[in-house]
Amino acid sequence: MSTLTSPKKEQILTAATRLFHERGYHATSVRDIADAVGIQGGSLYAHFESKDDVLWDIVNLSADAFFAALDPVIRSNRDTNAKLRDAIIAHIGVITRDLDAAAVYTTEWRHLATERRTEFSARRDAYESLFRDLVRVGIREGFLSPVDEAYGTLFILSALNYVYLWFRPEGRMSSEAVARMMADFIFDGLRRRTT
Amino acid sequence: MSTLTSPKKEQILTAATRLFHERGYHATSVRDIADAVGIQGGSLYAHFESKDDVLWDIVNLSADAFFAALDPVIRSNRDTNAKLRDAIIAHIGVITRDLDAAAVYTTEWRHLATERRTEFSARRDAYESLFRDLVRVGIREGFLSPVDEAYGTLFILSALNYVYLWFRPEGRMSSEAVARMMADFIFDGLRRRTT
DNA sequence: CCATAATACTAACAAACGTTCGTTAGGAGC
DNA sequence: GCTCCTAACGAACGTTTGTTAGTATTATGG
Repeated sequence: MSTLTSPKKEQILTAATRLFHERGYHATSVRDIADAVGIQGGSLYAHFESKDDVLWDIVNLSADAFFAALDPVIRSNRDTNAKLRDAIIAHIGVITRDLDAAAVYTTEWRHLATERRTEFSARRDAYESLFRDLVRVGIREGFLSPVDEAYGTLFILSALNYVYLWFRPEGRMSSEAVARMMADFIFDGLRRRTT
Repeated sequence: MSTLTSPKKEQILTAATRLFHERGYHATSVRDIADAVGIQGGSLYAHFESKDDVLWDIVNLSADAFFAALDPVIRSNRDTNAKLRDAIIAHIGVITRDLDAAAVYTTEWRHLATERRTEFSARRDAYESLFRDLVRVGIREGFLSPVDEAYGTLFILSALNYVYLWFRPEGRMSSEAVARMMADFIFDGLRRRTT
């Protein structure tokens, strides 16, 4: 086994990701997904044990991408200021690289079966707390205002997470430009400063 | 007819709003809603013509609340600086007053029937453009940085709209305190300033 | 006190749902 | 040439879905 997923399985995941984003999990039938890859509804069960498994794979692959992007940033030797900015850039990068996956990761995970929803929720919390650690250290080092670290982190992630709603790869702004803009908004706010 | 909605109709809307928030529109059946108010599934159709009508009423009542809260702010004679801050406070107020409704307004409107989804989308755009007008004038008057007004507005509304995810009425922060905090985040950012 | 709505019930509908079934076609490996 | 495996098929399963019909019950107003 040289690949983690067979080509057909990946096709199914890609199609399901798009459909779950467009219509939502419960408004997408197994037959819809199968149609999109040119097979019958029942044939999907040669690759997945259940519809829930498809969603589970999608959101976890997406979570993997977020962790993988953040990890080198946290391990780096840069100062907290730069780390937090890099973390924002990395996070936006994951979102813009696959908008469908980001949307499903952000909104559709709630429709996982109960046990998995709990488990996934913990993964999201773990990711959030990596960001919160950066905020905490940033405050302690005096780089950030002494805000409530939890609410400050939620503010950052709220602003970032919903970039998938309006970002368009063919638009006039690159992923990097968006990331820089968001970082500036978050660190400096919208108020004009008379320097 | 002295009231816009009969008491039972309001009970149904309240229950449906909570269930649509908790489980999502498609994961909530008509029988679920009926159970929550103590009637049979079919009896719901004495009050609504369809399930879609229930969602339609919920999101439009919520939209009404957002417009009603923003209107006096825009009509006031205060300067743009104060207006934008008041708009943020008003917006947060609507969200915290009914978290379920805010959640359905923000996420479940996508499951409206096609025609209504388009119509509702226009209402959301209209609301957003009222905010954008404030941002534009704020920039022109020199109160705000010369950012892209569209992205600046999306930044504000992203940060505000998802307060429903973590705000708890019984928590340690009041709606007003949250609104002040968010306004400070948005205007001044998280970076520490050495005054 | 009766006419007339409004509201509720029960039962049923057709359609769609996720899933399972037995079967089959086509390679791969011995 | 035979077996095994995978992936697909088409049909069916039992359940749930939104909705409707016919009927009963409850309130209301003249």
